[in-house]
Amino acid sequence: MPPAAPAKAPRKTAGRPVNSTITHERIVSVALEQIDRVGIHAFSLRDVARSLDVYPSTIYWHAASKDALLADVSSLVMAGVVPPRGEGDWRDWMRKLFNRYRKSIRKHPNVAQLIGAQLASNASLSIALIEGVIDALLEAGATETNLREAYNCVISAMMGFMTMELAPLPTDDPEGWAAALEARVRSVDPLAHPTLVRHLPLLANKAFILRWQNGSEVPLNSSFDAHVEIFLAGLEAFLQRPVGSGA
Amino acid sequence: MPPAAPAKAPRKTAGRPVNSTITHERIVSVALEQIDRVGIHAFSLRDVARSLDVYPSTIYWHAASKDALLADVSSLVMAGVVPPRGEGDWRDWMRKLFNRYRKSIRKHPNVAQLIGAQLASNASLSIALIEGVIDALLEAGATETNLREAYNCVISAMMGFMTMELAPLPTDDPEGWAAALEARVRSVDPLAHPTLVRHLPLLANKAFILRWQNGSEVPLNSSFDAHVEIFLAGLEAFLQRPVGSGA
DNA sequence: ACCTGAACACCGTTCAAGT
DNA sequence: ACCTGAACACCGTTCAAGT
Repeated sequence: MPPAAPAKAPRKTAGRPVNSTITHERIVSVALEQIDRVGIHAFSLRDVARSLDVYPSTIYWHAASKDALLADVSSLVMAGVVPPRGEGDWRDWMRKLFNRYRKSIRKHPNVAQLIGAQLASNASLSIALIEGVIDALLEAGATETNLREAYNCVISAMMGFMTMELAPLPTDDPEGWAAALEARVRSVDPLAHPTLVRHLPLLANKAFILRWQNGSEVPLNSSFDAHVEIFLAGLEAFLQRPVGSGA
Repeated sequence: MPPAAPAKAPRKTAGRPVNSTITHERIVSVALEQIDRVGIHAFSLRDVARSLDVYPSTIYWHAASKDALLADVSSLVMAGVVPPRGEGDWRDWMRKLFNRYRKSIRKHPNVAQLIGAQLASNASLSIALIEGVIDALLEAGATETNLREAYNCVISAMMGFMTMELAPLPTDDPEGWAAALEARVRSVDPLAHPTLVRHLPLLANKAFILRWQNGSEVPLNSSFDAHVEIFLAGLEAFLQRPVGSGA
């Protein structure tokens, strides 16, 4: 039987539910809570079942598989990120899109890799996103010869940075690993790598590969802002460029 | 006992190895082969042990944990991606870096997410990468007020796109899922989403969210090239921009 | 030093059986 | 229709014991 069930146990025999609300939405919601707490790696269906005080097999009545459930979790987190067409030009709309994506994902940092791995392959509710990006790109002057490339770059720019910013650190022995990396970083030979050592104070724990805390503890706000501006400036140059290579 | 062991079984009693070559490197190499075949999701230490015809616990003499082993696998794949300082300006060096990273990772597509999730937090052999990027940025005119931001953008641009391009599709029922997505994509209402439908032929199976095969089957070459050019143009604009916001 | 062999505490998923 | 209860085929990791 499912362990724990500390006090209340309203019903423990098979049959249709009396007043239980084991809906699909509740399962997704509990799954998201678990992921927020323990991360994607340690997340398990059996924990979800325990939280709901049901058997693991119950989950399978409401969800097809673990992967399907995770897809629904990422859809839930993505809900509402796509800005309305509203006023403002395509630059404003894209800036808004990027910032809203960041805000949504920062509420559930552990879902970042899920989205990177699943939105890339899952259409769920994101038709609004696709159409919004296409419209913005057409407004920016995209043509048949560069629309696909520009579209792919927008999607990857939106998600790529944050996937990395929120990439999980080694879970086993967290502060031991942090101390080891910090020591190793601080003991780099100044003669062999002078520029690295000189700029270490600027980068330590605030730059990829050189950090021992991830983006949910040490956000990379200014870098994300730079990322957005770099992308928008580069995109405009790309779309205004003379014809030539397109395939 | 470990199953299979079809024909040869040179030694099956405990003790020091007679002539076995169960080195750390061989374990990492076999692990990479497994990942290439079955993907990160289905990869297991026990399979590696089976391939080497040893008990799972043997792995733990040569590696600290599964995560540590995976870190070594990604280091192996990353070996040799950092270009030498050589001739050419910082733009050439960075273009080379991006393209060599792409070439290396395309040989082992399933490792892409590993790198995205681990290089972001693991220093392994990548001091050459860090120093190379810093040097290139200084040559490009980066200063104390924007070096960190530019550095983070370079690293995320290098890995972000390919992490998405090679993101795994649902593994269970692959062609069933592909058919379902394709059908759903082709049945979008033209009245509700006119621009999407109009540009569908251009995007179908060649654009994020709208594809049913991932980057190892349908590469996004021209989009990656666009991504690199967009980033380089945007980066130059960012570095040449007047002082102002930097924190 | 390096491996066997067994055990521990988990997984996702399936399926008959209940009500 | 919706859940129990048990089972199947796995995992990563630990640890005593062998040589």
